[in-house]
Amino acid sequence: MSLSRQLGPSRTRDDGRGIPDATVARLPVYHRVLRDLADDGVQTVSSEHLAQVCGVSSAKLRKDLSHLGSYGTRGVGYDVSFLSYHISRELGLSQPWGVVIVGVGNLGHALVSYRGFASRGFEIVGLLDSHPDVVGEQVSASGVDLLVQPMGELESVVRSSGAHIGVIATPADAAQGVCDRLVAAGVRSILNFAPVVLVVPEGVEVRKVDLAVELQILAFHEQRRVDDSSPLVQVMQA
Amino acid sequence: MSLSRQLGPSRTRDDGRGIPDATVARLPVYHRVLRDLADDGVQTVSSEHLAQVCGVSSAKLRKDLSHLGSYGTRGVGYDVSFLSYHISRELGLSQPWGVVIVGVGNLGHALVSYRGFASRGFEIVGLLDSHPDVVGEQVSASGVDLLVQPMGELESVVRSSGAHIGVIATPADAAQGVCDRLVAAGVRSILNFAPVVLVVPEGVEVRKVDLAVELQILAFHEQRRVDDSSPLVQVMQA
DNA sequence: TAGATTGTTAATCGATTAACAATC
DNA sequence: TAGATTGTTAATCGATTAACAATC
Repeated sequence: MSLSRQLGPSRTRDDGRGIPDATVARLPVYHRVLRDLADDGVQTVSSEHLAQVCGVSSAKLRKDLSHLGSYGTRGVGYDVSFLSYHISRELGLSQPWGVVIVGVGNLGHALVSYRGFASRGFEIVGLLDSHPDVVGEQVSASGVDLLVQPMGELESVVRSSGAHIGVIATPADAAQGVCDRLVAAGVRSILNFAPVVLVVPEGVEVRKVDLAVELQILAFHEQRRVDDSSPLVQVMQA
Repeated sequence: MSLSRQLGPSRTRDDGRGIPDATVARLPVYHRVLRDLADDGVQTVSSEHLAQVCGVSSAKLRKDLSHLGSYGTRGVGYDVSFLSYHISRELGLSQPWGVVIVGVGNLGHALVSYRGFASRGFEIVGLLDSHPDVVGEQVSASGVDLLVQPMGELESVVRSSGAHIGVIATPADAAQGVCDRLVAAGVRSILNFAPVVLVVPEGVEVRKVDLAVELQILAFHEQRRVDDSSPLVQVMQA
């Protein structure tokens, strides 16, 4: 990773590699805010202002952007659409990615009806469920109608659609099996909503969204607040 | 936070304060896996085994647990239910937390039907929506029936229920307004599913779950894989 | 030129890791 | 006692921050 540094300072873009994970995780936020600004007709934005809207410090923002290259103008700021374009390019949003959603319960439906998909170049190319009541249902995803297909079709749907991303929205006990089949069918990017630690071969990227984890982190801090108003700690406030 | 360090090394539990954020974020995973193990009748587990199931290194696991105290036995491992109890205590799960969900669309319904709520001591104490079609609907959350109430009732629902956590599952443009009202009503822990950076006063804890962000991070890595199979980089593989 | 703002540096902070002494 | 496994240490790594030189 840092090998590329040795190639000399001639390149501006940090070699296209070696963008820190923490930076990558923030780029989508910058990108969305920049698009909002563009929609509002804003042409130029300073790191100070953009950072404030994104909820980060301006130092962090500039550091993050410096990994992509030098897309600002000293004394002026950043051209909103120019920067937006370069972030989307870096994130790989300039090409569309096919998404297969496995599990079309309430959560699956919520994901399908989520407008943020299409607007960012993601296209739902397949819906799968094991429940007979759901299979065959017609669901409309950003204008396109999709038919929920039976689980047996998973491999054929992935292969025929060339889907790149698999979303697991099944109950916990089905998740690992679905994951295995997605991976076997060639999917190497998985978004997992089931509260399970998925086991995957090297090279497969899994991201997990776990409602219970988020709530428990909140509970931890909430408890701290309660503790902090207890007598023992009030000493420190004096 | 690190002030408490100065009080001396007499305490084992890292002072009850100062547990690193990264550790806190992993505790819920350890806790869930421990409960699963307990359900399977497992009595004792080594850091090596537990870590493997949780998808972390054993060094990281032991380091994390060391912040809570010394709940293992050298040469033996950890007593599953003993450790489980102490983690749940640390996370504040030994007391129930009331949760208000604002926005009862597909996502809101998915959250309500999520079994992980009640099983971890969270209790849904209020459902709110602005849409006339949804208001008045009866929704069943882990056995208890709840009525979706109009947004105007937000303050009274929060106050009468003593809710501690607010979940925002509204469209993006309504999120900040809902957030402001929740905070004004006394809620200091917010879980936000809307793709907006919420502005909150100091002391309010916000966690954000953003589907689009997760997908875009996956897309970034997916693009990298494609790049890596391009001719220019193949040189490095030789 | 003067004012503004970027891109980069260097210091600090926090998290991860490997190794091992302590101890069951 | 011998084997196993924890809890802790110290080294490393990565991320954050503040400050400022470069430059529009």
